[in-house]
Amino acid sequence: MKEVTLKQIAENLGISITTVSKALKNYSDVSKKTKALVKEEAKKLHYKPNVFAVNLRTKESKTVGLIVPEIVHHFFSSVINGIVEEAERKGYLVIILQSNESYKLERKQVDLLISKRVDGIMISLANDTVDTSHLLEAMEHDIPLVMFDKISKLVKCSKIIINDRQAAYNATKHLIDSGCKNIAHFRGALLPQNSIDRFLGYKKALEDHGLKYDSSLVYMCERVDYEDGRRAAEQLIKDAKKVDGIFAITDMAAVGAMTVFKEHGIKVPEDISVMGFSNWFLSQAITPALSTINQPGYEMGRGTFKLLRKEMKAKKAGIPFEPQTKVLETFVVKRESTK
Amino acid sequence: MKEVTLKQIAENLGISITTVSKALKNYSDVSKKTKALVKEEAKKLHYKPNVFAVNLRTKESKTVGLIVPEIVHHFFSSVINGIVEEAERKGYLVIILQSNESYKLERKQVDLLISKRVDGIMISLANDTVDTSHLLEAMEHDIPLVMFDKISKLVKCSKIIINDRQAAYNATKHLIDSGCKNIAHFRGALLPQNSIDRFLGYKKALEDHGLKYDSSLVYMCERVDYEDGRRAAEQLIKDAKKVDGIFAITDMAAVGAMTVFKEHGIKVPEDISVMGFSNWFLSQAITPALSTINQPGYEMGRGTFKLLRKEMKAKKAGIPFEPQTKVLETFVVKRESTK
DNA sequence: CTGAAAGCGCTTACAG
DNA sequence: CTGAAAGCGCTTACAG
Repeated sequence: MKEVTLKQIAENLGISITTVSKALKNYSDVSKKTKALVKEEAKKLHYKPNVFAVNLRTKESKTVGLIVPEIVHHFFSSVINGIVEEAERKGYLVIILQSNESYKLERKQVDLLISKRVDGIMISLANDTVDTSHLLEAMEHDIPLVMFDKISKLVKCSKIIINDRQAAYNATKHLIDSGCKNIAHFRGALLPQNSIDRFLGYKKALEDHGLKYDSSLVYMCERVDYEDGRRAAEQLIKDAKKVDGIFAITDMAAVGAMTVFKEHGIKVPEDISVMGFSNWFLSQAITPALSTINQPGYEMGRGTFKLLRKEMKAKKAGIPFEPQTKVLETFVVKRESTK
Repeated sequence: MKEVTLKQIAENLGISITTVSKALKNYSDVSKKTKALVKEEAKKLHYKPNVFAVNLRTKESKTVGLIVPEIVHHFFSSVINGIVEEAERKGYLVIILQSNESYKLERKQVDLLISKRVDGIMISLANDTVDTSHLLEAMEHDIPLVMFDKISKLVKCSKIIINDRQAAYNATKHLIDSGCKNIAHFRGALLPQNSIDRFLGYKKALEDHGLKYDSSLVYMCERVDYEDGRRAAEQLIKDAKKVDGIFAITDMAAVGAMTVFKEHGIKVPEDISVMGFSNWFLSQAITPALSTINQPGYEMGRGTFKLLRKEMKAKKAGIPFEPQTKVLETFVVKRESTK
C-alpha cells in the first residue's frame, strides 16, 4: 500500500503542500472552505502523517523510555501498567527495558534511550548501581528523568517513592504489638536504598520499644525472592535461634520462609509470626494469608508518568523545572500470618 | 547540550558531509586515513546519529509494538520479558500496550502502532475480539504481524501457540488416571480460541476414557481469575454436585477454588483433586502445591520476536514470506493438589 | 487567505 | 577516493 503524503493531497486538490499542512492543523489563516476540502480528502485517502518526518521537524518523539530491574514481578508489572495507561491517555508510547538488576545493562539501556531520543526516561535502579553518571548523561542531554521506588539520593531529578523506613517501622511495630519479642529480619542486598531503609526502620522500631537489636537475627536475602526466603528460613532453623517473629523485606521472601516452616512443622503464626512487604496479589491466597505492607504499584506508575509529563511540559515551554519528590502512602495489611 | 551532527564533524575536519557519513558507515570507497580521522572526531564529540533523520531516510524505526490483554499477569509478563530481551539483543526496542481485554482499545492501539510506523507488531488478542479488520489493516500497511497465545485462526499471519486442546486433554487425563470419576471444568469465556480448545480437550478426554460429559459440571469463569475461581467453587458447593476433580482453565482460578474449599473444610486432594493451567510461579508456594500444565511464557516471548524478525528480514530483502505457525511443548506438572 | 522556500539531519546515486 | 545534489515528508517564517 502506497503511503499517502501531504504532497499527494495537495496534487489531488490542486493546492500547495503548505496549505494542506496548515489546514490539517487548523491554522487560523486558512479558509473554512479549504479546510473542509482538505480534511475530506485526507479522510478519504486515510492520510496519516509520517511520524518520522514530524519527529525530525519537531524534535519530539512522543515516546518515553522505562527501565525496570525486573518485568516478571508483581510490583513492577503493576508500575508498568500504571505508566503505560497514563502515558497512552496523554498520547505517549512507552518503550520498556529490563536491567535484570545489572548496572552494566542499565547503563547500556540508558544510552540506548538517549540515542533513541525519547522525550523522557523513567527508571528504577538496579541493585548494584552506585555510579550514576549514566543518569547525569541523560540529564545533560536535557532529557527529563524521573526515578521511582529504587532511587539514588545523589541524582537531582524528580522522584516518587514510599517511605520505606517508616513502612518497615510500622511492619515491625505490628509484630511487636502482637506480642513478638524476638524478631528477625530478612533483609535485602547492602546497596539499594530501600533495602537499607527497611533495615533501619526495623532496627528503630525495636529500639523504640525496648527490644534490643541483635545483628545475628538479620539474614541476607540478596535477590529478595522466594528461594532467598527459603534459604534464610532454613539457616534460621539451623541456627536454632529463639525467634517468634520475622519481618521479611518482600512478600516473596516471606512466602519462601513460610513454606520452609510448614515443611518443618513450625506453625505460623502460633510458633512464629511472619510479616511481608508489598502486598503482592497472592499474599491473600496462600495459607495462612500473609500480613504485609501495602505498596501501591499502580499508583506509583501513574504518578511517575505524571511527574515526567510535568517536566516535559516545562521543558517544551522553556520554563525552568524544579525536581519534585513525591511520597506515596503505605499501610499495614493484617491477615493470618501475624497474631 | 548542543547535539553533534555530521555537518559539525565535516566542518571541523574540512571535508564533506557525504564523506563523513560514508566513513562512519565503513563504506569501502573511503580511504583508511579519512575513516580513522572521522571516527576519531566522532568519538571525541560523542556523536550519535539523529535517529529521527535516519528513520525518515531508511523508513525503518527499529522499534516494534506489542499488545497484550494484561500486563500484570504472570504468563504475559513472562512473554513480555522474553520479547524485550530477544528484541534488545537484535537491536530493536519494544513499545508495550495493554488492551485490557477490550476489543475497542485493542483496535485503537493497533492503529496507534501503525501511525507510529513500527517495524512489526506482536499481539495476543483480547477476549472479545471477533472482528479482525484492524489486524488486516496492519497487514495492508505491510507491517509484519505475529500473533501469540490468544490467536484468531482467520488471520493469515505467523503464530506461536501451545496445543491448548492437547494440553487440556492431558490435564484431564491426569485427573482420570489418578482415580477421578466426576470431573468438573472451570472454563473461560466463550469466544477466545484457547478457552474453547481447553474445553474441547477436557470433553474429549472424558469421552475417550468412558466418562460421560455432563454440561452441568462446566462452570464459567469469564475473566479466568482468582475471584472467578472463588465464585465458581462456591456455586459448585451450593449445587451440591458429586464432584471429585476439577480442571480449571488457569492457575488463578484453581487457586481461588482451593481457597474456597479450604474455607468449607473440603480437603484437596482427598475430597477433590484440583488441576490448574499455566504453571504460574506461585503454584508451588501455596498449600497444597498446585498440579498444573506448564505453559512456557518466556520461550513463547522469544519465539514471538524471532518469528517477527524473520518476516521483517524477508520484507527488507524483498523476499515473499510464508506465515509460519509454531507450537510449543507443554507438560503436566504433578504436585500435591492431585492424587 | 495562499504558497514558495528553507530546513530538520541523514543517505545514497551519480559525477568526476 | 571525494563531494555536490537530491530527497525522505513534514513545519513554519515570510512574502504577497
